[in-house]
Amino acid sequence: MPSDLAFEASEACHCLAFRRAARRVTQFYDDCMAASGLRVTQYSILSRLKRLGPMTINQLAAEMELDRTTLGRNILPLQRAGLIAVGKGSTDRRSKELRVTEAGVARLRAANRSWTEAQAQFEAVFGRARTTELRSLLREVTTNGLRSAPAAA
Amino acid sequence: MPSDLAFEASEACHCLAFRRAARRVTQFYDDCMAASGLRVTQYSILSRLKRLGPMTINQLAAEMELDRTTLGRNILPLQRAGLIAVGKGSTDRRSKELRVTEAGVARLRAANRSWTEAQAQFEAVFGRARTTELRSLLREVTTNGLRSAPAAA
DNA sequence: GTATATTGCGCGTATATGCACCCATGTCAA
DNA sequence: TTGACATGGGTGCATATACGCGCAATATAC
Repeated sequence: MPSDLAFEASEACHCLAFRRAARRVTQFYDDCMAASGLRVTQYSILSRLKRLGPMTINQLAAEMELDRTTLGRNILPLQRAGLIAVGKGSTDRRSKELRVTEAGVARLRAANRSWTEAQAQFEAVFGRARTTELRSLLREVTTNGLRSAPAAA
Repeated sequence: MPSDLAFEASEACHCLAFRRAARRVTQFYDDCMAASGLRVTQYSILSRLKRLGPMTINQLAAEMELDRTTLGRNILPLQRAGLIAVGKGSTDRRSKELRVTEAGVARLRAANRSWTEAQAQFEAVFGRARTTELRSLLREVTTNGLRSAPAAA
């Protein structure tokens, strides 16, 4: 069918579909959270660090399934803003211990409201059932293999 | 249920789920396409420009649902590599016409093989049915409103 | 036909992302 | 002990992403 061909030609790439969706959703969440002074990415870092307690960059990066160096750079704005404190590791002198400051906790409390609203609005627009289904699929994508082919012919 | 609470606490954010999935899938595609010398993002630009024919930055950006300035910067590596040529617009002297060069076409031909393989592998791992379902949901996410709240209380 | 509004793009800034490489520290074996 | 290796982290580089600002060219109003 020609319509399928048109789809093939212009929208086939699954990766692009993911990236486009991520862009859109990120913009939506960031818009909703703008007043709180935290982007959704920063909120996620702060939130998780608060929940899991002080830990090193490597640990947090693994936890978030993020590249170590990416996280290292993402914490800089938070550190500058005084929301995260970086101290020396207790046992290993190389490591740095990340900790949410009191200001960080306060900011998190404020941002939490915006985030909850964004999250709720997303579910309202998208529907509870579909959201659940979507999350299930997204989870599988990040869980399932997807190893790159070993230089096939 | 406690397990749901744990999920709530650590993985609730839909936006994060999107971003994580996009990261993973991008890495997979980029790995698969590394030999071709094109990232999946660049491939998408080149591919679409080739298919739609020469056009301005604004047009292509709208087509790709990408910010104008983002696309403007994304084409720089392609331009440096001689895969895209930037000429003056015929009617409007402000506009710039983007065009895929012969080298670009050649590169695209090579990259197409890697991309097809990555795409096929994704579908193999994820399953045809689930892939279709996933794409349907992703499409809705980018299509459906998701307007940011007008500064609610 | 000029004043005004619109539009096409670039640039500065800031963040997000990840690879390759480097240094300092820690560990463990010979 | 010392030398090989492992590990925590930073830096340089390159790209991806988008907002605000400004400039030049076009279109529109009067």
